Amino acid sequence: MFYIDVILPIPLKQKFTYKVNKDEAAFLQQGMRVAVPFGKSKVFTAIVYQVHQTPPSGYETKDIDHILDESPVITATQIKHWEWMASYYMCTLGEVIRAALPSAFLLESETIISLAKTDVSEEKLTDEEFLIFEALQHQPTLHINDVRSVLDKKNVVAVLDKLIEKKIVQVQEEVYEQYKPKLKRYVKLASKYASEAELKLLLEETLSNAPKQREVVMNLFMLTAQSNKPVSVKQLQKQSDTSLNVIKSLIDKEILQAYYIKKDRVQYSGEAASNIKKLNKAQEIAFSEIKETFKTQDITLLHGVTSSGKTEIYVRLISELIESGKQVLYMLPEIALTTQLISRLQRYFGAKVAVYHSKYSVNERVEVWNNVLQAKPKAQIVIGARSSLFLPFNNLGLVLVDEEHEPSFKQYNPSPRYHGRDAAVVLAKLHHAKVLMGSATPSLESYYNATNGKYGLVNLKTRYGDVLMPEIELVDLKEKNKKKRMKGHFSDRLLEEMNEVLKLGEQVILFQNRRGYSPIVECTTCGTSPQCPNCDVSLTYHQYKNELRCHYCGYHIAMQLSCMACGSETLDTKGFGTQQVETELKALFPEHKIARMDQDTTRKKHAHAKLIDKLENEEIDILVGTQMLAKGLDFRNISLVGVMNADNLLNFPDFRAHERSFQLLQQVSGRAGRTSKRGKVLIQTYNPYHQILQQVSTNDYDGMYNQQLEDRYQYKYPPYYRTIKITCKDRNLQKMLKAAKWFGQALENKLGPQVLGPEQPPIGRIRNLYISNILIKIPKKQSLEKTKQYINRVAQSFNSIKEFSSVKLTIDVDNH
DNA sequence: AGCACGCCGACT
DNA sequence: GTCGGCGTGCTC
Repeated sequence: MFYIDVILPIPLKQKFTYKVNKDEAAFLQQGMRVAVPFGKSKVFTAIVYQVHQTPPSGYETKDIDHILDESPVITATQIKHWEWMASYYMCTLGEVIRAALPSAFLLESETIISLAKTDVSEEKLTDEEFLIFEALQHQPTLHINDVRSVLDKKNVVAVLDKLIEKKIVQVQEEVYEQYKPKLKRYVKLASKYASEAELKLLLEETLSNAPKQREVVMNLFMLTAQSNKPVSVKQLQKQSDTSLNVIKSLIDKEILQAYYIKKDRVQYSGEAASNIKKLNKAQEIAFSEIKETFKTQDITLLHGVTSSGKTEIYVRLISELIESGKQVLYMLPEIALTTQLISRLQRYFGAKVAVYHSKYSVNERVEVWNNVLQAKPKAQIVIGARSSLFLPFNNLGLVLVDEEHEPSFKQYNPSPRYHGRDAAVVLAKLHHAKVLMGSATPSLESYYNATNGKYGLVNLKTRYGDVLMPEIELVDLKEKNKKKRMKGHFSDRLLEEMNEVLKLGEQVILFQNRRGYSPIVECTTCGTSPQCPNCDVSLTYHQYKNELRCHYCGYHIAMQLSCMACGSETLDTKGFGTQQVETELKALFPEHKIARMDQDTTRKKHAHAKLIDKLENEEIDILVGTQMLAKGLDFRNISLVGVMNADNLLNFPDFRAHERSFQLLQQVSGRAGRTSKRGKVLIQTYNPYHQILQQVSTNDYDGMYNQQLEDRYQYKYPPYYRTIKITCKDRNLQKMLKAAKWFGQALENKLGPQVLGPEQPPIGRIRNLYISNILIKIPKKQSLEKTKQYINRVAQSFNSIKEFSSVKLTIDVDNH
């Protein structure tokens, strides 16, 4: 007897064992996909973990449904990496697999409904049954979802069961291959016309009365002779300047023969056009230092100020590495993954560059996956967001983690809650590859590792083209308010500088870290503001749709005209966002072109790129935006950056708020002064003496680093301590509180004062679930492994308490 | 996670 | 009296 253990893409710890026959056992290998029956009626895609001959005890094994792959789609290294991830981030392998595989690889069965008999007396059917019956008259099969839309309700199982019972319909579970290769149609002359004589006969006799068709055949002949490459239908049509019908009739007459070739959806047609730029002196030094550190270290941090030309250094490294035939992963946060950067790399490396991120369609992702798996040259360099570290590399030589400090490298939901940078380090280790992290404002952890010799450290302090660092000025809003020097949210200083810059025809960026028009609406009579019914937050006002919206659950209602509590019409808006800044700007600078960049205006696929193009073409004078502005935009003509209000950054309730503020303000400032002229940055704030702002204004990374490090030590945060956050959620507040208290107490029994909370977060309820958090701070010298084991034990007993069974538990390791 | 089974309130 | 709500338990 032969068995396979498989991993299912569901959050269950254990593997599942299925029976296979001898041939299947000989054929199957780890990393292949199989379709297996699971539960009462479903068919799932599972990953083969191992083939063995040990019969499991305690249950009957099922047979597999069928095998989906001819060779493994997952490598052994990937399995190792994913097992590390599941264990480190305290989740199941199934969850990792769900995150890792392109969804087209994970097919699930669908229930297909078809008619079992046609002679049905309609009177015997209920209305709903009749609707389904009728729908099946028009089409042979229905999906469960079709039935849902036919009946316009969610729960359709009962109705279907009735119909099955009456033997009117039958159901069937089917698994579909979701990946469809894109096929391109080509034509060639049918083989019987291969000889010259036959061809002559064809042209002069058969087609003598069909000049158009004759012309097409001649053109095909010409095209084939010219390039000796396959001729596509489209190409032939274009060349002959005729309709598709003419070609079709030739195919029908079997004079031409159509055939198909698989075609990659994602491809770059151009050649590598540009030579790699020569590095300047500072870059050259940094480059050789990096190579030097790589002799003794596996990981190096490149601390290069904004626009110091880090990308050129990466390009040099990549070009050296790919010579050796190895693969490169260039990982960066999604917001930094711009078309500009991609086309820049493609100019250097041509078709060797593959892109992988969540905006790609499932089919495109499967193609990149397969190209990487087969180590094809066209996927030798992969550029992507954090999920690209799941790709099936087999010969990885270098991982670049750009903008290493970016919080978006960390995935919060769903599980696995991994950090892209940290997981990339482990990936590189498995491949014996080198890692280069880059940032203008490294995260404290990485800088700490670099200064303590765990990573190599290379500095790049001068900007490309010897552009000076911008001059940063802090504007005291308190004083400006007192002296009545404000126009809306603009201080006189900011307006002065803006006017000057605009007069010179240069551009301005304004940064406001909050989207929407005006976060909340408040009644000035009774003080209440409209709340989200599902979450403990006030609704925010969105001008463009004139509605109130909840950012957490998506709930929205039309803007209210009168207060819902007291009925008076004295509604006022509080706080301000990008939309309001934009509106004020339009009044202040009516003759200038103003645009806004935030989640609302960049939702469409190419909206972001269009805005950047417009800015580059100087079709925009003033751009207002959220932190989206801070990322790798190569603006040439911007001489002024304004930060509307730095305080809401600083006052964020998170131990990282100060570090983040510094990073963000530095990055935003970095947008200024790329021309020969020194750029200017104005930061409006109510606390101009805040140390972080002082450090930003003097460009004092080391000062910020040392000070923050001290705070981290004081308050027991990373890099000195590791943190694990445990969250309890439930619809019922009392139950949730009780559960959280139980969990906290159980942890405290062993871990003592390392356990903080449970504590309800500022937003205590989201999507009707009440929330409490427990934070565990683990000293570096304490075994992380053992602590996690203990947490797992507590979680296990927690789950066996019936009363708490509805409480949702999430564990977030390194929750930052 | 799904999904089925099973037990209590609001409707034909 | 049924429909359908979601608590509970199981999946090789």
